Formats: sequence, structure tokens, C-alpha cells
Amino acid sequence: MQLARIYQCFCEPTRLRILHLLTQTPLCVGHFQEALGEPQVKISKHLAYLRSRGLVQTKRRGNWIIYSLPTKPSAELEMNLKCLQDCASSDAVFRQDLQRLAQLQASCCEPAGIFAKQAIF
Amino acid sequence: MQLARIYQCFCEPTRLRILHLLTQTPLCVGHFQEALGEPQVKISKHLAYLRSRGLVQTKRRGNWIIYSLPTKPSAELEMNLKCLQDCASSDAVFRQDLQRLAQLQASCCEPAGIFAKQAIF
DNA sequence: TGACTATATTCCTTTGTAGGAATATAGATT
DNA sequence: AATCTATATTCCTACAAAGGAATATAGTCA
Repeated sequence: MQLARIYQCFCEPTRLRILHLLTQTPLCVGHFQEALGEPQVKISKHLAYLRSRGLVQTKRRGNWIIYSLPTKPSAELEMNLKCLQDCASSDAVFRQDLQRLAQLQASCCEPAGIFAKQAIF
Repeated sequence: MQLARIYQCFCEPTRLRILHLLTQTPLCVGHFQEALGEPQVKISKHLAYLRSRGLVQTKRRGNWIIYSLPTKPSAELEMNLKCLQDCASSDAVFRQDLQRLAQLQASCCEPAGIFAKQAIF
């Protein structure tokens, strides 16, 4: 059952936060580290988990590996990501993640175009 | 994070099928056994899991323990159950479960009122 | 009370998951 | 080539989850 696999990806808080941020924009590992305040190995492993199950895609740009949601997500995934966004808006953790993401975007220490969706994919 | 706990309940196929059936009507263990074709201990344990996390409620009626969704579910749960219903309609497993449930409801070997929501709660 | 029915729980084994420390890798820069 | 940076992987440990066999429990009925 494909649906259960989606929920397996959703059932861990860090992965949920990662996916939530990705509904906003593609990001690379360092961004997640800073926005979520979690160590590199943790982020990297959860991203590998998500990638192995097809919930995220990657693209290399220099030393950065840019993670994004699939360009053509399944209907189930799309529906559930939408639902996640709705639920997340009423949760302090997710809101704070978005805030820190906005701060990252404001500080211009990232390679040009990282936050411009069309420039990456 | 409350949301992750919901997805932990959703991430196992049998539990997902149980919850899906419960969006239709309250049911007792024997119904799940027949509709899902799974052994009693498996059903019973997954129901206990769901109950411990507040995803289902129980009410005893004689020898039957009737399981149902919470009378006042959280907004998150409600949204996700709705999403589950949408996703399930396009999956053969869930559709078959619904069929077998309909057969159960048609055969009148259940205590009167089991399938009448208001008669139970 | 004693048998019966529906359901729950315990015990055991197997498997999957999570996290951290340390190390490896791939591309960039000098 | 040597170094640096961002990220991935390996190794280890701890813990949760899943499933089956056997047993327990609570209510019912004769």
C-alpha cells in the first residue's frame, strides 16, 4: 500500500518539519540544520530516508545538494502535503521553522538562485 | 508534536484499513477480523495501539467491544481522516474492505443497532 | 456454578528505526 | 597536489514495533 509508505515518512517529527519546509522552497542540508537546529547527521539521514521512498528529489549545485519535493508528486502525496500545510499552520514548531527559514532567506549568504524555484529545477 | 503521533497511527497498513472502515461506521473486533481477513490478535493489538493514542474510542455492549472514532476529534485528526478517505477511494484494498463491510452489514448476524451510529453513542 | 463467547494480554522473537561519533566522499579552491 | 566545504555513510547501541502462540479476562447463558 503506497499510502502507508507516505505516512511512514510523515510519522517522525524531524521528517515532518523537513517536508513542511520543502512545501515552501527547495533547500539544502545546511538550511535544514539551521532552520531546525538539528545536527548534520540527523538531517542527512532523514533526508536519505525520504529520498529512498521517493518523497524528495535531489540536485547537486557545486558543494550543495539541493532537496526538493518531487516535480510530479502522486495524487496521494499532493493531498497529504496540502493537509500537512493546513495542520502545520496551527502548530508553534512549524511556524517557528518558517520564521527561521525566512531569516535564512533574508541573510544573503546562500548561492544565488537557491531560493528561486525555477532557477534550480 | 501531536501531528506526528497521528501519522504514527496511520503508518501501518492494517491500522490504516481499520481507521478507514471506522470513517464509515463503528465496528467491533470480529467485524474487522472478517472485513480485513486478519487474525484476532493482530486486530486487537492494533486497536489497542490506536486506543492508547486517542484515535479510537470504545464502548462495551455485552460481549462486544464497539470501536469508533472519537466523538470530538481534533482538527488535525479530522483533516487527515478526510484526506485518508479521499486517498482510499482510489485504492483497491480499501475498496475491497468497504465491499466486505457492506456484506457484513447485509448479513444480519450482528446485534441490533451495531451499525446504527446513534444507537451506540 | 460451569461452560461459552468476544476480546485482551503476555511472552517471545524478529525486524526496523533513531541517534551519535567517527569517517568517507565529491566537488571547489588555492 | 593539498586543503577545504558540504554532505553522506558506516558502525554501534538503544529502543519501538510487529506478529504469532498461548493464556487470561469479562460478560453471557444454560
